[in-house]
Parts: sequence; structure tokens; C-alpha cells
Amino acid sequence: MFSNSTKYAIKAVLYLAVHSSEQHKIVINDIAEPINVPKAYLAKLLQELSRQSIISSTKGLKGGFYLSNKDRERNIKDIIDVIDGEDRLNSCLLSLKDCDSKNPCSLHHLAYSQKQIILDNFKSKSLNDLAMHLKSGKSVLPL
Amino acid sequence: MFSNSTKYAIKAVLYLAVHSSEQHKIVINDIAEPINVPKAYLAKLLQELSRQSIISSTKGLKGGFYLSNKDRERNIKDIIDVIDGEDRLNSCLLSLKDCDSKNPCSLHHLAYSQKQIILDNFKSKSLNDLAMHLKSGKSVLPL
DNA sequence: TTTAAATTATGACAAAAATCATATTTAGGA
DNA sequence: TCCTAAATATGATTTTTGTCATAATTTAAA
Ligand code: FES
Ligand code: FES
Repeated sequence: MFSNSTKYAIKAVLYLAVHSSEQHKIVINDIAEPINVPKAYLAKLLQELSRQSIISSTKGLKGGFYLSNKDRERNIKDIIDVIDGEDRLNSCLLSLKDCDSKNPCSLHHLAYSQKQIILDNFKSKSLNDLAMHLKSGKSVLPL
Repeated sequence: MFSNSTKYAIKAVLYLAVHSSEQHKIVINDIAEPINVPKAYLAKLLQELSRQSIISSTKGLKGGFYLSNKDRERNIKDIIDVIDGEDRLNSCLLSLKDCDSKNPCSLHHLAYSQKQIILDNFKSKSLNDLAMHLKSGKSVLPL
């Protein structure tokens, strides 16, 4: 469903949502290790997310990555769009130019409406919501 | 969602479902061209599908690829499993070892039940069903 | 039984995704 | 001001995926 890159990015951002704050920035090593993602690769991904202002960062001593309060309003789809591109989730299952109920491919009616619901879910929950869910123990962040 | 390989494979099998029969086998060129897939690559994919007895083929003069009546009972998930592997559809969105409501990742409750419905849909319609749908003009096979 | 037309098997090559390495820039603290 | 710890920029390398080419095998028909 997602590329590894996006999975890595989501895990890292959720980790930041739970553990970081403006006052408590986290260094790349301390993100990569607990979520079990190759450090140098994750660095690249987080740099991209930072450039696209999905997450925040400061260089130098006492620097690191973190989520600002603004960042916490974002949702999962924002992350996917930055790393995998918007097409990943929007495009037709069989790569028709556009996925459209007027001109549906053979798989359209088997998946479209569910896919829309998933998309809506991805958009409707903020990172903050997901962090709270995690903190309350109702979900876990895989290794 | 799917790899290109799987998309190619699905398109080709659906093409065969609509246009081929035991009496009317179709040569790789005449499949690859209408569905707009690189011929040599498609050949490889169809050979794999044939090995896994998802589709049928005969060599030599008057040979080609086709779907037997048995083949037509298959479904989309069978194709995906052969080309992309079963994990593609079954695995957790964040690559937890196993996707399980007892130990859900942060995205589980946003997507799991819809994903199951899609999966069920992929399993419940036979290639024959999809071919009929196509023939009746209710769906199209993208370029 | 020979020939032509097809799949099958094999592998070389190219492009994209993932991984690793390192030099540069920035910011805080001594 | 200078040193150190951090992100950032850049790019090399590896692995996976997708693509292309071709020789070997099989089958039907002449
Ligand atoms: S047209 Fe293919 S999924 Fe909608
Ligand atoms: S546990 Fe991740 S999707 Fe189910």
C-alpha cells in the first residue's frame, strides 16, 4: 500500500508526535533507533519533511527534530503526499488516467468507495489525535 | 497500491477473460498491444501466471495464451498473490509483523475494516464475473 | 519429416527505490 | 570568539523492479 519510505516517515512523525515538543527536540539517532529504521535514510526523509514544513527542526547544539503545535494539526495524508506523492492514493488501481465513476476500470466498483473512506479517515485525524490514541495505549507504534 | 507488474498482469488476464477461449488462443503480441504493456515484459509475467496455473497456454503453431473454464473461476486476489506475493495485501500498513486488532498500529482503525471489504470483493468476483461486467460496458479496460 | 510460429528459459541492461557515507552549514555554550 | 553537536546537502552504492533481447523448446500444418 505504501512505500517503505512513507512507512518510515509515518512512524518517525508519530514518534515525534508522542515524544517531542518545542522544548524537547530529538536527535536523529534517538528517533531512528526506537522505531528501527536505518538512520541515514531516515535523516534524508526527515529533511524532506522539514523542508515541506510537515515537521520542525533546528540545527546545531541542542537542536533536533520536533513537532510544533501547528505541525500537530497535520494528518497522515499530508505525510504520504510529501513522500510518495499525491498520486499514490488518488490514482486508479489499474492506472487509468483518472479514477472516475463515469468511466470506471474493472476494479473500480470493488474498491473505490472503501478507498475513499480510508482517505477520509487519513485526513480527519490529526497527528495530535493519533498521538493521544497511542499514549492511551489503544494503539502501538511497531518496532 | 499495486506494483506495475500486478497491474499489467491484471489487465492482461482480464483481456484474456474477455477475448480468449480454448478455441481462440491469443499470441503475446496481440495481448500486449491493445492493453499497452511492454511486450517482452508481459511475456515474462504471463509465463509466470501460466506456471502458477492462473492462465493457460500452448506453445507452437496455433498456440497462445487463453483462459480455460477452470481459469475463469479465479479471482483478482489470485493474480495479485502470484505476482506481488500475499503480503502485499495482507500486511499491516506500518509493517507490524502481523496486522491484528489485538495489537493494532496507529493506522489500523483508520483502514482495517475497509481493507477487509476490498479484499473480500477481490475474492468474491470471478474473472468471469468481471469479464461479463466489461462486456456489458459497465466498466472499461484502461489503455 | 521439415518448417514456421508460438511459448519458455535465461540473462543482460536500465531505472527507480532504498541505503550508506561524508562534507558543509548552523546554532548554542564555554 | 571558538568549539562542538546537530541538521542539511550531496552524492555514491546497493537492491529491487521493470525492460529488452535471444536462444531453446514445442506444436501444428504442409
Ligand atoms: S477507475 Fe480504476 S479504480 Fe477507479
Ligand atoms: S496493525 Fe497495522 S494495519 Fe493492522
